[in-house]
Amino acid sequence: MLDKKYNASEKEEKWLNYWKENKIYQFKPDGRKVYSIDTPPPTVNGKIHIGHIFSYSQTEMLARYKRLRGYNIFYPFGFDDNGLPSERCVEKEQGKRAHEIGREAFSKLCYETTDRFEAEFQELFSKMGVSTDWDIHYKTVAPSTIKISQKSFLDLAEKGHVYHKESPALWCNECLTSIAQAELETKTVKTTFNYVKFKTVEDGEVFTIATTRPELLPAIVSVFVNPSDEKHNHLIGKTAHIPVVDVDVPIMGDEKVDADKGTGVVMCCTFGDQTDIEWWKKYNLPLKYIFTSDGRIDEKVPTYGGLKIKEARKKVVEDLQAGGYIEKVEDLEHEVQTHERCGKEVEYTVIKQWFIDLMNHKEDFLRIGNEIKWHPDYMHTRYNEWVNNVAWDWCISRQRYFGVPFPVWYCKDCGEPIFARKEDLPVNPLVDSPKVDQCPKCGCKEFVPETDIMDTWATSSITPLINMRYGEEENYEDILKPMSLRTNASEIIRTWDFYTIVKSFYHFGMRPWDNVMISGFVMASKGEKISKSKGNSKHEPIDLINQYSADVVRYWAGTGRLGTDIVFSEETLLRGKKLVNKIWNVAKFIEMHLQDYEDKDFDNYEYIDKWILGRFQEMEKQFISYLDEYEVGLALNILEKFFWEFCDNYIEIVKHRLYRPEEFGAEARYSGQKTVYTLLYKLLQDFSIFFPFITEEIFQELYHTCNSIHNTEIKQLQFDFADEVKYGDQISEIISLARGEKTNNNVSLKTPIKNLSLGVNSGLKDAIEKSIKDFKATLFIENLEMKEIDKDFEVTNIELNLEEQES
RNA sequence: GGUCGCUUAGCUCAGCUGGUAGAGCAUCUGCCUUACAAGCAGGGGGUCAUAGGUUCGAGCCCUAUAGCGACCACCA
Repeated sequence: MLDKKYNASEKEEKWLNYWKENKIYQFKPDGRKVYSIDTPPPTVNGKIHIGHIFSYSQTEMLARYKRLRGYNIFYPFGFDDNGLPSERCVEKEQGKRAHEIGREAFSKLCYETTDRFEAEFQELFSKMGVSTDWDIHYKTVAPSTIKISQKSFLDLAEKGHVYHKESPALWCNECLTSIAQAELETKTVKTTFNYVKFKTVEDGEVFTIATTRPELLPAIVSVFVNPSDEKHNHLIGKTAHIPVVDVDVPIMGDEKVDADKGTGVVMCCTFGDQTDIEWWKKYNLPLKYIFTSDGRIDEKVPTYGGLKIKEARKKVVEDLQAGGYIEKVEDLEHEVQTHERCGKEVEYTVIKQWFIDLMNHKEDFLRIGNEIKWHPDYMHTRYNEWVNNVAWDWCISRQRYFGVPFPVWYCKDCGEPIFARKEDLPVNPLVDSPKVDQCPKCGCKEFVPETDIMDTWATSSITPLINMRYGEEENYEDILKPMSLRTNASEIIRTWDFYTIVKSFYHFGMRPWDNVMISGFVMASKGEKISKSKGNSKHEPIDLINQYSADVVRYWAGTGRLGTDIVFSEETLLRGKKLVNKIWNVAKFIEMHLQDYEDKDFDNYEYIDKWILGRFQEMEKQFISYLDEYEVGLALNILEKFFWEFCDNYIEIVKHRLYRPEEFGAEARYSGQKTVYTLLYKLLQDFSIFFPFITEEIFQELYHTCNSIHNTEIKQLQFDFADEVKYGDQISEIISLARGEKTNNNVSLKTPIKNLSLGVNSGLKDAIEKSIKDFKATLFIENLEMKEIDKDFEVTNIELNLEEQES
């Protein structure tokens, strides 16, 4: 028998252990259709907050839905413990920078830290009832992953999509590494706009350039104006003299200059910004790179060499002031690009780095995007926007320690890269040697290892390959090409989704998945996103689970609409708590009336039973179509709505028949038993997507048709009860009106109705006659009169028996 | 500045292919009804952001405006 009260924490622990011991969520290929899910591996550099819980729960609910539809679910979990996020986490904990700790010791610390977090994460996600198969989980720093990641690199190199080139790249002076366009974050900072006076060499004409970066004066290689700018175009072809640093550069014309911005005259440095790089390439300008990798001015620069960038900025302005070259200084608030991992302003640099070609295949990436179904579909537009706006090839080199090494050495003499052989992977070039005797190009026998590691995204973009064990002897390549579903929040469409598509296209020429499901964010309050860096998550998931149970927290997570942000709401949790409680109570009630029940074929249902069966059938149809559209929240919404109606309306009618067979007849009682038996089972199945724990408890106690409710299959009812649904709804409305009459008289619902006179249409009259016993019992009707009318119905007279109530 | 989304009851949100506004919470009034008082029954509360347009009919479609949010761009 079910307990009087449901003890969530005790039961949830019990079923977690049961699922684990019995491998309920294990993936084994068995000929059934596979539904595979590519889940975002969380970066293991801090605490899981309710934002994670929100978006992971929605995916997990979909996995449960597909499992109930008979799919064989491939649902692995991953941890992204690779690269810079982990490094920064360790640096923060240790209070030291990586280079101070040393490469090897630092890597060890990284492994320890990520192991610790992983264990924590796994426990929390398990507690939430996430139905992944932990046996196929992966981590991005495991040797097996490194192997696949390196294999991916070599394959792309073979196919000619990878190149090694000295090239301008975004550089972070804080992290001492190059970074990708996608890792930038825009920040508003206060700075000054300095109006600097320049002179032409030819005729001494004075013109002004406004700059926020005067420290770049020594790096100026030319000055640009717009050819159609009548105020300045006469300068084109002349030579500009740069004050303070005392250098002459040409003045040139280019359409990209905005005549209305600043003074309409621009200095071009190598490299202040992206336009500088474009001009540098376009006009073949000389390279005057003046920054060191750690954010100082190069020693070779006279006067300012050795200064930090910001010190130099100050000094240059002082010198300009002293020389009378400053026309004016304005305060300015503008946006700068910063590195999202550390928040420091980024610079450009020129070093030899590995790149993956993006610019030559944008059309292909757009085409692949069209082959994928995006949920909600407007997220597809965001993807397209991003692809169209990509301006750079993808730099995957990182001058860091903790991550996947490039399987590459270089010839000591000619610099020719020597790639590892695929069969030797994984390799660490710092430890291993290349399996060649000499450089194929120059014959030199000495090699230097590549010390860079790969960008985190270079590895996380191959989660489908990791899942399918790409290139391994035992693999799932044929069942995971493509995978069924990728899920993530909208912020990483431009990184994770995009790069995964890039890699999948280069490796296999096809889409990585059939569907992408994008969840929204959790907002701390209206207009404020919860994030780890802001630390504004007031509620720890574990506390919420302890307080409300995992089922209830899942309810909150399940109410959100796809792609839409939700605000954390304690009220929603409370609502979920009530719902779970109600499920328990109604199950108890039903159990009570099934003590003598035996399930057998039966089709002589009472009218009201047909009504509720028909109603359920309609609801479930809609429920399924929502889930087929990945709208978990909408599905839950209509299921919940039906459930309360089932309890408040149907159960209130059928209970009389269940309690009193002597009055209603044994068969009528059986009809009710069969109905509640059937519907509770189906309700439990549908609810199990959201509440895996309590539904399992009830299923095991009452049904136990197999080892777990999560291994049952949803089979839709096939009744033809359209009339019963129509007139049953009308009966339900009449009951509601009569109850209202009692309430308005401040009497109990048990109060008998001495006389009820109804006007009803002929169909409804027929329906009430067929369900007359239920109808009268529910409302405690002593005398009923019905008259046929043209309208659906009206209550013409209702007379309560108020004396009866006193006895 | 660009792209996308949002704007519906005091609060949090739902509203499918256009057909007389919905839920929960809060509030008010009753009811201890052989599962549930963490319950049940009922009431009050909305010119669906604004302005136009299409239509017999618009919360829903179109256009414009405003506010909010996300992402991107601008960095001289």
